[in-house]
Amino acid sequence: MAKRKQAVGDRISEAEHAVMEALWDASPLSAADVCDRVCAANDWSIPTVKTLLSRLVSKGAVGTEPEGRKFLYHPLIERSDYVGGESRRLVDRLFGGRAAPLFAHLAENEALSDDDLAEIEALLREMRK
Amino acid sequence: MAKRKQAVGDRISEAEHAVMEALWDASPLSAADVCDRVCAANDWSIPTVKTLLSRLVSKGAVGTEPEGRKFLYHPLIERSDYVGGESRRLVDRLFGGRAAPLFAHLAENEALSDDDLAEIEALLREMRK
DNA sequence: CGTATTCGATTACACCTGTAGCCGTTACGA
DNA sequence: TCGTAACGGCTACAGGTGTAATCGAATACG
Repeated sequence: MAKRKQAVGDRISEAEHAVMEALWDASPLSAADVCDRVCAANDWSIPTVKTLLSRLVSKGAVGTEPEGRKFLYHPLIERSDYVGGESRRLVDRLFGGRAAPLFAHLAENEALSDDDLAEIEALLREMRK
Repeated sequence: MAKRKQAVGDRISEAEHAVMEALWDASPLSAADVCDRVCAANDWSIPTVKTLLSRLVSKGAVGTEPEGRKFLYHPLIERSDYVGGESRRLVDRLFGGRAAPLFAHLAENEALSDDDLAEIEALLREMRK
């Protein structure tokens, strides 16, 4: 059985996503740890991070464990699930669910590096088999 | 710190995007025309569409021309610009700006049809030249 | 033992978004 | 000509989001 996915309507916002990234990168972390990792980049203060963490907890995206008297936070959803969901949403909304036009767009705008191209070719060859 | 004035470059929300799609599909259109094209699908009423159109106008994404007593609305931004911008935002946010991981994700989740694969291969061949 | 500190929890608040109602003007049909 | 339907413009309002201050309990330090 697949693990519980996010409920519809409990979308993770962009600011919350930055916090998730920190937790995916390393977990469990305390609120202060998370702040160390994201506050500077986003110009946030600690209360902001705490709010975002609370919201993520109430959305079921992050879980807590007590460590002494504080909490440690850890992700409850997989990054790949989130990323996959967001990607599919974009492809559905902008490209009628087809990935090829997205690819074409990235290609047209030179958003594809040589490395990207090589990697994609490798993936294609892989899938071919 | 004062709030910034709305200018070209404000983000288009999801609901607004649906309206933009109608205008990209055919323009100029009256508010009623737009409603004909999007109200049923989104379960909106005409006032909703009018609000969305106004917001798009104030965001500089849609322009108006008087047609008799009404207005006709037409897009001021190109669909490809919007789509490209959104795509790049996603790739930046989720994949560190690299398209290959996005591609890998779509591939892993079987979000790529055979047609997609064939098309992407063709594009790659094209770019190789 | 009492006080400063440290957390999480609660509260705040303005802006954005989705969704829609009401109002004043006006063109058109009776 | 007069009422009325149609339109655009303004208003509304709840829920989400970004951003943060404050409160109260637990703790560590002196």
